[in-house]
Amino acid sequence: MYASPDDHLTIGEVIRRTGMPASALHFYERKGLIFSERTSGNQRIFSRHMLRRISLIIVAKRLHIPLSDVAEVFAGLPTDRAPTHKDWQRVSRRWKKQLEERRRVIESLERELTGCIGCGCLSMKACLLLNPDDTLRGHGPGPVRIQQPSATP
Amino acid sequence: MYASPDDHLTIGEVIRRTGMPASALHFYERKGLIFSERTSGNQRIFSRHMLRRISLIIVAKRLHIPLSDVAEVFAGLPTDRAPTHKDWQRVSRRWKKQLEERRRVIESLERELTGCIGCGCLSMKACLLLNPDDTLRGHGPGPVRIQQPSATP
DNA sequence: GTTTGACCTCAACTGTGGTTGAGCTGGTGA
DNA sequence: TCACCAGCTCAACCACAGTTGAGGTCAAAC
Repeated sequence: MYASPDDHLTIGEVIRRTGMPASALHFYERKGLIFSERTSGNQRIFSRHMLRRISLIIVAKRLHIPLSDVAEVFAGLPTDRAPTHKDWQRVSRRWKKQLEERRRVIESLERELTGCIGCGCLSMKACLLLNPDDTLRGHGPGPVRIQQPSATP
Repeated sequence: MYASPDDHLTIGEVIRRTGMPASALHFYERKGLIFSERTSGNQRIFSRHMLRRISLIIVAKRLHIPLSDVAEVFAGLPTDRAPTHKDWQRVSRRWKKQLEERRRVIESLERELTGCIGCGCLSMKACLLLNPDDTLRGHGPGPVRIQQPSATP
């Protein structure tokens, strides 16, 4: 096995330390999220600080942050050394904002749904749950309203 | 054009009333979520109450409820008539519970992330954000801890 | 009778986040 | 020197929720 110096790791060591399967590491490398040098025999050698990037990917996965966003974040991070504590704070605050935003969307959907449980009209014209942006309202005449089973609107 | 009676709609009419593209309606039919009869010329004829099912699909989409869950819900719904108000209440309460559950998950992630913003260790062994189920802890000896940039552990 | 628009099927493709397997090479211990 | 694990590339495949396009048919209007 390649005897890697202290700050250079084989892919096997990275797998053992991060729990990421090789297929995922290959995938992230193809996507440009992580980098490696190669030995004379074409085997990957990762800098130790690459573990930090992989940790950030793992966190992003848990938060359901898409890799495209991770790539954006990584674009503002140094490639030649580990991100600092300040870098991490910037990233984590960004992701926290996204969590907050997602929570707000869910809360507002919960409110809408609560309002609609008692109603149940599901009218294409009037129901905010079906037509949140009012896109159909005023789209010309015609029977766009879905009728109640027993009542005429 | 096929002159459909009051409670039978061509796919074009369904598209105009629901805003769903034909490709999606075809897709939902293939998945068994909606049904249609056919004219002698093999063109689809939808019962008017099928609009209700489509409305439910639209709501589910907004709530990010997967179609597999919609299929489960539809399995408990009558196919020969529109779902009743009671049916709708059952469904909407079910989906509201799922929203609540998602919100709780996000809230707990928010708490974790808030705790980790100040920390930033991202240690594979100690960080709950990276290792929520303690899966790596006690996995034998060896340097599993990701080191801080300046300090030795 | 012809043109036009609505509709049909089927196969292939999109993006996201990877996994799986085949077939090959690298590096090391006995 | 041989076995054997580690690692390599490349292509194909998974789920999900549809979309797109080709090539053909149906129905209505002129």
